[in-house]
Amino acid sequence: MKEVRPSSDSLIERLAEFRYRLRTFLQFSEQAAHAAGLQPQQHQLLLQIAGAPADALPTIAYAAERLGLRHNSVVELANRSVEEGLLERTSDEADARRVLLRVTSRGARLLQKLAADHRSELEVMGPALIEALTRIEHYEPDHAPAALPVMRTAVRGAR
Amino acid sequence: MKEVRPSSDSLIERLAEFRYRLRTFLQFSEQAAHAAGLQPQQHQLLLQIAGAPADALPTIAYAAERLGLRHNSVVELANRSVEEGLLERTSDEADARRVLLRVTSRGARLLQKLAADHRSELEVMGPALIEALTRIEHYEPDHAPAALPVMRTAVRGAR
DNA sequence: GCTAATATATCGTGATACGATATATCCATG
DNA sequence: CATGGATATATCGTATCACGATATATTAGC
Repeated sequence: MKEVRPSSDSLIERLAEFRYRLRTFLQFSEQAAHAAGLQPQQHQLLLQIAGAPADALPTIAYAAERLGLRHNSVVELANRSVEEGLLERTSDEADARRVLLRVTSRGARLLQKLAADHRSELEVMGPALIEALTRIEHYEPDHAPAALPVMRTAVRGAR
Repeated sequence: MKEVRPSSDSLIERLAEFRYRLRTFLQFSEQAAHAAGLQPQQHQLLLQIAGAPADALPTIAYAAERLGLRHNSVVELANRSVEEGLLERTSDEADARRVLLRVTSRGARLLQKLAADHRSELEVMGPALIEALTRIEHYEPDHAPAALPVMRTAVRGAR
């Protein structure tokens, strides 16, 4: 009579596995960016600018928030991207402090290709990612080696 | 008669949203590491060492593969971590070239706390992450803004 | 109009991952 | 059981890039 014993790996093991999967994806992404002739950060900047929802202004500050960077870092990143013809600066007419970023057609072409590649890659790795994540959420602090009567009730330690 | 039109945002928008969610999680993680007195990379190193499955040797090379870093980067990362009493080096008796890494009890304590924090955080952000990911997988290239003759055939550029 | 707040830009610095290279150990083959 | 090649880790100099601190420009509040 086999107990449920939801597999004997620890929470830390599961977290490690999840991070490994994440990193694998991120590395795919960086490599794809490089293959397209972009720095990974440039790719991300283009993505967030081109992928900004209609109700958001594609400003430096917006990109910074989306990329988790400080404003000045985005300024520099945008500089490099403009120099390489991936991005354009326009000043906002409504508020001249703002700089609106726009992806050039060259940038858009590269981005489009990268998007397709990412989509198909995520179709492949997505499930494993989700499973790793789900296994974290399903973790129950069970793991006393073998003998302990499985006397568990609820999800201790959930928030 | 409403068409299925699986919501009108573009693939790029969805990818942008997914990356934003990912980054949000990663930033939570970095911040949590810092709050525990660790560099995020150290946290990741400890996690992969402590979270190595039983059948894997926790060597420099193993950590490098799991972290997506080069060997030498891990050597340096391990150095710093050893200096701070988070990690120990042991040489493998079976193969003296190898260095086995072990998390100290101090490291383990910090890691344990971080693991709990990550778990509860993932319980919160996990669903949104999964949804963003699923929306990428569900994307159907529908989005010709009305007029353009959609003359696309296959998933050009897929792997 | 003047002060505070917001948005972007500039500049110097530091951390860290990397390539190239070196050293140590193991292994295969004769 | 010596030797060449492969594997594992270590060292060192370098470059990138995000950052803090600071500056400048524009807008907003009163």
